[in-house]
Amino acid sequence: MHDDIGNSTGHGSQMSSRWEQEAAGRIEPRQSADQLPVELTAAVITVQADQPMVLTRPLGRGQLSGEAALPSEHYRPSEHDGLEAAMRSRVVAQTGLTLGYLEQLSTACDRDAGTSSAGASDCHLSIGYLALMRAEGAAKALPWVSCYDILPWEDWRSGRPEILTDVITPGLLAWAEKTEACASSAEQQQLGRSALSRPDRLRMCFGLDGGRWDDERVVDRLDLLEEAGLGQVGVGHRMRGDHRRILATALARLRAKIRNRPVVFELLPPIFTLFELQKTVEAILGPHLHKQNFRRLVEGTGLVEPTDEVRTHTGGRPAKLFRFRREVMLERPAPGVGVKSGRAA
Amino acid sequence: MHDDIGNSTGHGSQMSSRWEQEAAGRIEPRQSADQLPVELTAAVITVQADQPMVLTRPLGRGQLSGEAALPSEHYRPSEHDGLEAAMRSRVVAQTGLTLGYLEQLSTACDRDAGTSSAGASDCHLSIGYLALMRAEGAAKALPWVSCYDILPWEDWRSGRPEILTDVITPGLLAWAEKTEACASSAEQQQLGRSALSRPDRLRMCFGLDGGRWDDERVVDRLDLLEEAGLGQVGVGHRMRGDHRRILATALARLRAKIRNRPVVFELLPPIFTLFELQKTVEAILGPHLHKQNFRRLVEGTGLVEPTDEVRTHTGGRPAKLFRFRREVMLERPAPGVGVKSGRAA
DNA sequence: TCAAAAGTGTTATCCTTACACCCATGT
DNA sequence: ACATGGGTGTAAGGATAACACTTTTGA
Repeated sequence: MHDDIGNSTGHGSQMSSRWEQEAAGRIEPRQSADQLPVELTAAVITVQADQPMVLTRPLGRGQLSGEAALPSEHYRPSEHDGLEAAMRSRVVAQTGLTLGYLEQLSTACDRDAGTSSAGASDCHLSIGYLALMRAEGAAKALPWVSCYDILPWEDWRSGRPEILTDVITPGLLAWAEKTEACASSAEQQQLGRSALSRPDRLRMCFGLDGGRWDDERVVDRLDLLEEAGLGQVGVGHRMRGDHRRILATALARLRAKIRNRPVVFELLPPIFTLFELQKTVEAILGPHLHKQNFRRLVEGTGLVEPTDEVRTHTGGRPAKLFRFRREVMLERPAPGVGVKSGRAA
Repeated sequence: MHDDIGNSTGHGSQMSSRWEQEAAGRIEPRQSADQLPVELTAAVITVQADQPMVLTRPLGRGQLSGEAALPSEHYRPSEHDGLEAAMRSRVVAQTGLTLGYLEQLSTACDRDAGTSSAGASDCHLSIGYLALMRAEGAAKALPWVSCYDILPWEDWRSGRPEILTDVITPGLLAWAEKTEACASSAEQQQLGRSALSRPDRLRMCFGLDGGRWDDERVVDRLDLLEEAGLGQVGVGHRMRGDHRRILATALARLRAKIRNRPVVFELLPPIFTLFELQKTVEAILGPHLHKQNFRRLVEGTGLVEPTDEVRTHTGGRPAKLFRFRREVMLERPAPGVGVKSGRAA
């Protein structure tokens, strides 16, 4: 149908490139030097005692104890039946527990800043995953670390984090004054527009100067901090390679997802009180919907249904226990905790 | 900090696995047979004459003309500076035009159902991309194909597509009656719940039996059709490998994205009428917001601003021309065409 | 003159937000 | 008694959806 369009117009010069010759079956794709090792890395997240926790890799005896890492492994197609299956079996191997939700994040080509295992290749493919696990199953003995130890400026549950006011904001302002424009963040390239000025980027990412703090810009903020040389301020755990960025991506995706898919319930026991549900949502998102409106919202949308049971020792009046109402997924297009984003910064 | 947790508890048996030994630096990761060729595939989308079009690969002279393909290429780290750069230069090579928006979709490990180029390896990594391009620049001579030629049941602009009523629904109903349960869709595994019954899956994906048609479940629908053996009904173009699924993923992502990021403007000329904007949105989403409310919505949110210019020959009264108001991105957390999803099926 | 699209205005309804207030339990 | 969380009600405000109607062009 389109057989002869390729070389019929003025684009002929650009189009007689290698791939077109491949398409025409004239050359075999070179594969020898063009194969890459693939590394799967997971941010396994749970909520324990109202804290969002991420599973780290237990440090080997020969390693520096200052640098944490997410569980990761080389993907071997011969051993595994697909990427997801490999990821699952890998987490099972570490925790002895099964995984609920598993979602792929993004893939990057990492030039090896190889600390250990300085192999032959200088480049590998890194695929990040977000995984969710219930606290009940998540053995306490595993090396869980609070997500907000690694990304402390993301925790707004007790109001604006001090580290933002005390360290980050001044640092960023100083950086913004140094040079204007010429930036190159991911979103800028994506939207193909002229570069944003540094102050504008601060406004967009950190809500400075009257802007709003957007929950979901976790990655943008991390990137901007790294660019400004503030990557390591107030961070309890250094992380290996791009693992910190994978965690940021995971948190961003989780925050987005919790709003329109019922993924919170992957973090909760099958039976819970509405307050527990709220605390779990807040652990992920921050203190948005502080009021009892949360209850109406969540009951009104048919996301949960009451059980006959009651929990005592709540600190107050006994609470009705609820369960996730699976049927919503058949009823509504985007069933999730419909909480708005964007708060004053 | 966590140095000795790994082998301190009851999980010791599971945890003395290969990866832990790697972590401890005892074994080098094997790389020889565990490297994979990487293929980048893009769904380059534009809107021409109110039709969403996807760029295909011009067919080589030696190839079957019945099977279309998306532009794709082997990634060679030695030649390219990162995945995105490779993707961009690849599209530039075919079209001679630059690309606006580029976003990574998902990565899969494809067992080679190798039609051509039966190489040595039996498995490769496939990374999909969504790219957007303005119609003005998109040379007409290139082999654009309507997205709805490939996924015809997704086009609801003239009401419920006939193919749904005539072919797909009866086919699916017959399939649903054959066997119950035992399904294994992606979302099911993700949410870790018991399998949905076939009728429930039909209800969720295709809005049968009183359910709603969810715009964004493009991939679920394609998967379900394939599973039901209806993958090829009414399809104008067969596509190679997983390219059809990549297009479905791209359309799903674009539909989601258009609602909360100003990506529509990547498909429009810098200056446009509100009607053109609406037609473009409808080309992607379907006929949701049919009324003049669309104007209020889009003006009210500050997404566009009027220019002094006017377009005549619109078929009616001359229309004011608008431009995208870049500043919204600094003002609002999720600036996009805030159109609700979910219509009666 | 008519069709087609641009543009203005109004109203009903729903959803969110905020506030106020009572209930039941453990300490 | 009182602090803490559970639970109910209602009223104000904004956003959306639906409708009706006028204006301006090209054919």
